[in-house]
Amino acid sequence: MIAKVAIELRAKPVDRLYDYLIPEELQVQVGDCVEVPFGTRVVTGYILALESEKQAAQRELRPLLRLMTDQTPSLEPEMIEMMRFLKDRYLCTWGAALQTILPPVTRVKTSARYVLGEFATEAELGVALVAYLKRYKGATKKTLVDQFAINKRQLDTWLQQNVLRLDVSHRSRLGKRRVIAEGKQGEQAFELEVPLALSLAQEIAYREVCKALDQQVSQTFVLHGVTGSGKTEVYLQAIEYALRAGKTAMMLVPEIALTTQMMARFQRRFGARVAVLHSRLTDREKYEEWYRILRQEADVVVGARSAIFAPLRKIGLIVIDEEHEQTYKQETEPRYVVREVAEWRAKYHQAVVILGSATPSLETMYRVERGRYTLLSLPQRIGERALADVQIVDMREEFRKGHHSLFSQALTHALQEVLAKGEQAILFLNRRGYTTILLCRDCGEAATCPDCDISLTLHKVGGSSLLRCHFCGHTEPLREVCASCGSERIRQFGAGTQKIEQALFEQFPGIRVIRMDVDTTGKKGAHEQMLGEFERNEADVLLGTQMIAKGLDFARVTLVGVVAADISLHLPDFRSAERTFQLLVQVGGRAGRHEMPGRMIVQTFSPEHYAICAAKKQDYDQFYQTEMAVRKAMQYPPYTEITQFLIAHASEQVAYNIAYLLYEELQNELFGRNEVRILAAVPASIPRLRGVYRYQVMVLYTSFARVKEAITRVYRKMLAKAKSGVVITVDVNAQMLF
DNA sequence: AGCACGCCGACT
DNA sequence: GTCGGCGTGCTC
Repeated sequence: MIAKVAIELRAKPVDRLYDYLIPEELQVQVGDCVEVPFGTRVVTGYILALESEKQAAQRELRPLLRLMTDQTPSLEPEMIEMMRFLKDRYLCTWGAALQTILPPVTRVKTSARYVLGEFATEAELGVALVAYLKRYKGATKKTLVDQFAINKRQLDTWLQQNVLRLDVSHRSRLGKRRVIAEGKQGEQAFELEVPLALSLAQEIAYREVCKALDQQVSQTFVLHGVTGSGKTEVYLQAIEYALRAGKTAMMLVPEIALTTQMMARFQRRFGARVAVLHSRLTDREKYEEWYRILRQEADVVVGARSAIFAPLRKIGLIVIDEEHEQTYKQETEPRYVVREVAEWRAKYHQAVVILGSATPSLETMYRVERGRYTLLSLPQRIGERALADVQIVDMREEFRKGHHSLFSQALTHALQEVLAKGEQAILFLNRRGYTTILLCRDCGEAATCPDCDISLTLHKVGGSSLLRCHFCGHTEPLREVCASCGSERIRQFGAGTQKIEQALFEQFPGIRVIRMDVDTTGKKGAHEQMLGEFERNEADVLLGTQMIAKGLDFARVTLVGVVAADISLHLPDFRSAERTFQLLVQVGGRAGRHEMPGRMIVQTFSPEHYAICAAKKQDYDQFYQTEMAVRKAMQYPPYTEITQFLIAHASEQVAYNIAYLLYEELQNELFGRNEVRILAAVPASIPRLRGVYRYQVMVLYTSFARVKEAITRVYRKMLAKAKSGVVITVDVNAQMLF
């Protein structure tokens, strides 16, 4: 027999399965982790299939070296199938698929060290080197070459003479003894709470899901519920129903920050059988939780995107909350869409998927329309509380009246009222930093990043002003004069959260503000701490970016202010209207969730835009109809799907040439197919990033199945053709096009 | 990705 | 002549 092995390397040139002979004394099975020779190296991988020898390649095969099953778990059949799915759908490497479905700690670390050989002498090696090798139990090749100035020929000679010996060792990152750990929790006690009474709408939704769970046929529901309508309670009771039937369940939230409160709620309901998984856990935490699930000590998983790969068995229900969020798309390889992986797993387990949202993505609602998904609605807030009253402020009008403040009169008055009553407000601005554009009034040059083609953002750090690139992190001091003409007349545009914070202090003396953005929540736990302070009424205003838009629930918040709705509206992406509408509904949902009624004030320069108008009325259906007409006219998603190729190289000419070649190849492959559109090679939305030029080619199609082979062939061909230094990536079902 | 091989310029 | 630079090619 021979073993087909997926190697634990992500590199594209080695992305294939390798065949190895199985030594007779080894008892191997599909899924086992093995150590194999690989060129001059030794690496680890997983057996994905076993084949009889006669099917094997013509070439001479090398035998695999040993089994690693004492150090790392074997892959279950579903995991192997899931890797194939990831590879097939998102065109990722085996290595990337492998790393995605396994927690990082199970990866086996290989280290090669040069140690003293049988014939080592101080005369030959020198006193210093012998001392070093003794003290540090060998040295890496890099150390020998760099620090001891030993050339490669000398190294080879010493190896041949057995003056030095190459010692290759492999161990999983937590050490052998820890790996197959026993449950260590004292299983702390949880005070369990009982399910809440359901409203009629909740009851109907719950029963529909239960019926599907009973039928054990994979099915997808869309739970369309306005903010505050009690979607979570439906999830909880449906999960409880699945657990009672002996199944397991998964609850996904769009952001890591939201796992904390969701986890608390789940533990109050289900106790210690809940596990949490997300990418910001430490390796040790990930490992503990992952094994708890694998050992079936936990049968409910709460987590962010990556939790979709939790090693649950017998899955009954997968819930994706706020399913419209872009965070459910992984933006590095493998570029998966969580909803698609969830549906794949649901099909595998004959399980049910619930996609919950107040503003379902157009893709999702279109599937409802086509009969692929079943719609469940929660049209009212719990306790019949009213949705926030929305007021749109036309900022052009404000300017005309001579009000140049960042806060309109309406927002100013509303804030004063909140302060007077001792209530709380949330201010939303999707832009961090102080100001985003520095423009010279004399020559018109803007301050841009030397390595990326984007404007630098002004940040105030301590007492000083810094210019920072939000893509690569490049930082430089703020200069008093224009870099290109020397003029001192520099104008700042585009207020960010820092500037809003300052304006609040200036206009509302004594105001207590908590600012939450990437710059203030860097430290672990900062998030929870700030939200805790706001909850305890230690601040009047919570000011922040995207991260405060969703999930938060504060009883005293009666006012939500959107400082500039136009930012997201004018991003160069066809989904910008959809994102704006979603964001406004989401942010508005933060106000008046309890006894006190809420209101929202939206400042904009485009009050007549349909996304803003629909948000004012909180009318999903109106927005859906209008936007779908636009999408249909343009043949954009959900009527089509987009796959984006990105070609990057230090030379703009090379990047363009390769991109053009790729475009031509696609044209050849897809010639005459009228359900496919190929968009010409153009600079990517960030044309230069960290000094590298980027070009993109996009393909729009109605059925991936019908273009998959062509796209895969072209991608492979271009990877093979492209010289070193050219980076080609592919993003199937791309979500972020700017 | 690594790692080895191989073909040219800068030195003891 | 030797050393070492990194372009090219391969890994079952």
